[in-house]
Amino acid sequence: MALKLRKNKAETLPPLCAVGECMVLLGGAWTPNVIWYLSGGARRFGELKSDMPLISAKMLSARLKDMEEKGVVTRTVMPTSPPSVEYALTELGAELVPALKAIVSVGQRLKVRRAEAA
Amino acid sequence: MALKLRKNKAETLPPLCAVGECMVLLGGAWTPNVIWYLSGGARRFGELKSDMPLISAKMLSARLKDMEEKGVVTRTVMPTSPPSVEYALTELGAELVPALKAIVSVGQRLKVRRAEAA
DNA sequence: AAATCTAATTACTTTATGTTACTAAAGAAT
DNA sequence: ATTCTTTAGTAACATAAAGTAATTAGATTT
Repeated sequence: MALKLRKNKAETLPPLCAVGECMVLLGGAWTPNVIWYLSGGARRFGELKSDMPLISAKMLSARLKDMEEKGVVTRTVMPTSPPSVEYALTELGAELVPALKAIVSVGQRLKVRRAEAA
Repeated sequence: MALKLRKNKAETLPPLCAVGECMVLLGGAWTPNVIWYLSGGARRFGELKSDMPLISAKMLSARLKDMEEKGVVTRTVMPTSPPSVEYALTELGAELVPALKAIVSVGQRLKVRRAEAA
């Protein structure tokens, strides 16, 4: 067998790829946006809906339910009428915010870059 | 019309939500992983495939094509036989790495946390 | 000549996401 | 008393993305 000049494992990278660990919580359509808007404090269903005009009620509902199951957000029904429901980040959810901030800051640079290119 | 005690816009958050700008490039199944493995230097199709044992050839191929179209990676056919194809991050692709690092570091903390909980 | 290697592609299935319309319950308006 | 409005959804349906398995093609190797 000939010598392989090229490494066949990415040994210079951190031992385990933990991307997946985080992407499970961050993945799924609209999830980053929901976390983003909740990072400013608790918000109600309808408020989140108007923060993201393009999301459908179904998707927002599905995403919030997922996130609740994963322990990223809490859901609190307020005793108003009609009843309103408040969502907030859990401690776990809050841990995702720094990663999201990094994503946003790259996003902003990309935006600037595109504006300059035009 | 009654006074609204609750802000109906998330005004305390940064003016524009740039998450989407970045998620377009980072979104899609396996994309973060591909960027991660390319962040250590150029790699061939088969190498990426074995870096990510669970990805199918079809998905890897599709994702790399997407990423090439979006200007995140370059594709170079090497004049070997059988021909091998080398992929590398572009400058734009490299800009995504810091965000990814933030994601990985959160991922690692989540992993540790789970290990402690068990 | 048959098997192997690399980098795919094709056909098909399953899961995820998106659209539109509708519901339930309470209070306010007519 | 009946209709309208608001909040937080759900149900039925349509499309897009992702996953599986088998196949391709050219150049070695056996």
